[in-house]
Amino acid sequence: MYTILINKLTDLSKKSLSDKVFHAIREMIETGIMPPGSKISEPNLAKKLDVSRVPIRDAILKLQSCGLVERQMNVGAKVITLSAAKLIDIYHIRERLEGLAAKFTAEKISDKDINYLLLLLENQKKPLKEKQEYYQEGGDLDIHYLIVKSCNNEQLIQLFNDSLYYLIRVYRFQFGMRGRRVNSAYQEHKAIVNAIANRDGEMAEMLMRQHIRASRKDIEEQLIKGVSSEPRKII
Amino acid sequence: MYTILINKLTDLSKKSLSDKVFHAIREMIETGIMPPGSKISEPNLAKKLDVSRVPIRDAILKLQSCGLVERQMNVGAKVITLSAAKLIDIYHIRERLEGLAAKFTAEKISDKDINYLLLLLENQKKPLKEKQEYYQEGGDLDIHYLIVKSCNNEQLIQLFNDSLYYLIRVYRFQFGMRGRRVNSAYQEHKAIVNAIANRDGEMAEMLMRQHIRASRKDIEEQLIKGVSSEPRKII
DNA sequence: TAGTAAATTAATGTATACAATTCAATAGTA
DNA sequence: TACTATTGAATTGTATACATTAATTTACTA
Repeated sequence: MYTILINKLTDLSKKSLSDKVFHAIREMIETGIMPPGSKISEPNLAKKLDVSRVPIRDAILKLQSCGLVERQMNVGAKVITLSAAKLIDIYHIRERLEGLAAKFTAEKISDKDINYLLLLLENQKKPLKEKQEYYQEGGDLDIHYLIVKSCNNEQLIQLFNDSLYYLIRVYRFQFGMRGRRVNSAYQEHKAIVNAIANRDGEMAEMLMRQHIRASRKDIEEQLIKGVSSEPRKII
Repeated sequence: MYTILINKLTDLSKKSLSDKVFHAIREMIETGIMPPGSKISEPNLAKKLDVSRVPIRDAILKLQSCGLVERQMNVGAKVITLSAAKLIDIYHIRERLEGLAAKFTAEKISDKDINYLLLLLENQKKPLKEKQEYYQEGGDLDIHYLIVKSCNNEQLIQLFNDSLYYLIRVYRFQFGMRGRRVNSAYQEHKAIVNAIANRDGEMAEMLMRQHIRASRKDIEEQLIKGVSSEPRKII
């Protein structure tokens, strides 16, 4: 069994209502059903999801710690607003943290997990060539997520999962950045995975940082051109 | 008014019970009154603090997102256990994130905040010479905290505050690392602040990374010698 | 006596009810 | 008319009560 995937299996266990509500809201935010800035009313949601306010509150608290909602004392919670500036800020953070993750992964990854990463890349080659599409699916299909998850630094994994990953997904979905840099992104991923396969930590970190920096600069260029400086509308 | 300090003043506003309970527990964990691994019983605490279970639960959820407690479904929460490995992991993360913060701060800091940083250093000089003590007090007296807080990258500030800062404080207190490297740490802080004052982002990042790396290596050395590989006992 | 199973206890998860605060709308006054 | 003050509705913060799960203890059997 790929150690990379073990978590996925183990947390199929029963989840609390709070957890289910959390993921329900999270997905509504990610897909734009709950648009940025919109208020999250506890009694409202409680009625809609047919649960009491308690699990709703628990979920909102967790969403806050994930950076997806903002809360104000005695006022309530609302979905965060997205902005190009915040996105750029996040990319700077990602450059450092995922660079570190790539380094650790390269230094400590098992043979089996190397094979899994190579396999994932191979599987992504076909849709890329045929449809010029290179959208990273969520969870374990996302190569960035996989590299972080296998870095063996529990603190870093937790930090990424709890404070960045879902936020990144929201931007990815709402800013609709698929389609750009598909070929170069794939090549860069390939180079990173190769460095990891060679267990070259320094190189993996450097390549990951380059990769994320290139993405950021691409976005910054788009912003200057005035393209998609606002999140795209979801119907 | 120093923009660095504005937050401190603004959040003198009323806090919710949940918030007060959060800080009460946080401090008990930090000081060792609630030792690592100990269970946090909701009804127990509710009685001791004379509030209902609801604010206790809220606080525990926040403590979890701060990385100070671990929760298990239908079982409850307990204080995290500390380990040298985790501490080293955190230092790797800090090296990257605080390096980034130093860079941003250098690039964007105001003249007034530069003066405040210089003043802080000056004030720390006396106790250092007289008592050979260089313990960073909490909050705005901590130079690392200040540099992060003034970096102008809201995402980074939030990440640091919500997911790292309190955890760092726990280790700092419980591992009792004061006294070591006092002179070199002070000199390194001085160099970092100078780079910031010169608005040299690259240099500030490099120096901050060097500084944190040096701390980590010092700890690793101590660990090899078998010194303080376990958290010190608090009576 | 050792080991397993049932039952009891106590904790967490969830629901409901009340209190305090915010926001908006309305009324009153300059 | 414009501005302030007051009142009311609705939401969040907190408390209490119930349901469900986990852990421990006790009892029973091999």
